[in-house]
Amino acid sequence: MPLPQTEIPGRLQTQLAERGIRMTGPRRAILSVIETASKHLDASQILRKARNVDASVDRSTVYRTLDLLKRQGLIDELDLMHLNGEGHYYERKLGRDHIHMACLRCGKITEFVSKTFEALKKQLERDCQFHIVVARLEVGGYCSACRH
Amino acid sequence: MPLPQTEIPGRLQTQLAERGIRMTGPRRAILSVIETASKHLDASQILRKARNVDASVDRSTVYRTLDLLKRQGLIDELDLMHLNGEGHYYERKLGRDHIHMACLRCGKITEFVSKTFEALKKQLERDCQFHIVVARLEVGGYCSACRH
DNA sequence: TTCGTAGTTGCGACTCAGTTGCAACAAGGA
DNA sequence: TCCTTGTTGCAACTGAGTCGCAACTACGAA
Ligand SMILES: [Mn+2]
Ligand SMILES: [Mn+2]
Ligand SMILES: [Zn+2]
Ligand SMILES: [Zn+2]
Repeated sequence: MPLPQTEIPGRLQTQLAERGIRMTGPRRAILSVIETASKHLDASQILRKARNVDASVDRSTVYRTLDLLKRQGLIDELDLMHLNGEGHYYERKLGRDHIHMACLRCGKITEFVSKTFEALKKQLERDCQFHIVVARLEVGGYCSACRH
Repeated sequence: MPLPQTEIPGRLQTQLAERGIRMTGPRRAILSVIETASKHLDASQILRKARNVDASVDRSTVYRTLDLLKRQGLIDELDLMHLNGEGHYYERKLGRDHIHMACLRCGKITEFVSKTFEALKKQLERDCQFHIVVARLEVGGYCSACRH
């Protein structure tokens, strides 16, 4: 259920370098925050943490870097059922996709990797002639501790 | 692929009445817009159309009614990959869930009903002890006309 | 039918997420 | 070292959604 978190820190920087994308101080700070995050972060949390590394980082730079990483397919954007405001959450995109379940009572986020989900994506690509770039399955409901 | 749109107009009103929820002019206007929509609408589109029925309808009433319908489980909220701004889209919730695919090039939205999706939800409920209230699978990629 | 109450409304002001134009700056190849 | 082009901070902006409030109204009780 928890993500396989066995990547070498600094990998995101490498992936951008391989694509000929410039590296800068603020960018490095933001990437390191995303890379070492232990949970899903929103833009303002990323800003706050990035400022601990490079105090000059601006809000707009965070959004511009998130856009870059989305375009490069290196991060995923999530709603997490908008349990807490209208913002979005971000996480490193690793090998296999996973499903997010958000408990509407306690707010707990559960992640789940499923073979059936992979099969479903294959079915979509085949039956709908659709080339999938990103697939987001987000579920709202009640976790085992909160179900009634 | 297209939604089964064979509901009697006025059904949403009936469903709210059954739950002892008050009916008003503005509310009726908004419900009729949602009920007769042929595509996914955002809040400002719903407002514009509702004003054709009842010119006094306010933006805040649209949001309050959308919240009501979400809480009652009568509509679903979608991102549609935020292809066009940061807003959300709404649609009537009918019997079976469906998947939304958004083409990142032409913007076309394709809907798809899948037995595998139903199986996946059952698997989640069983394996994660999670009681699902709402499940949203949104996919971004390239449709058959745009794939390269 | 009238009445009372609790739910609903429009309004306007507000918050918050995200964007943009711009001038200064700096990465990194030549 | 220089040049080009991409990146940055800043400040002002947009657009989505929220909220407090006073006026209003749906609808059940009397
Ligand atoms: Mn995750
Ligand atoms: Mn969203
Ligand atoms: Zn819970
Ligand atoms: Zn297309």
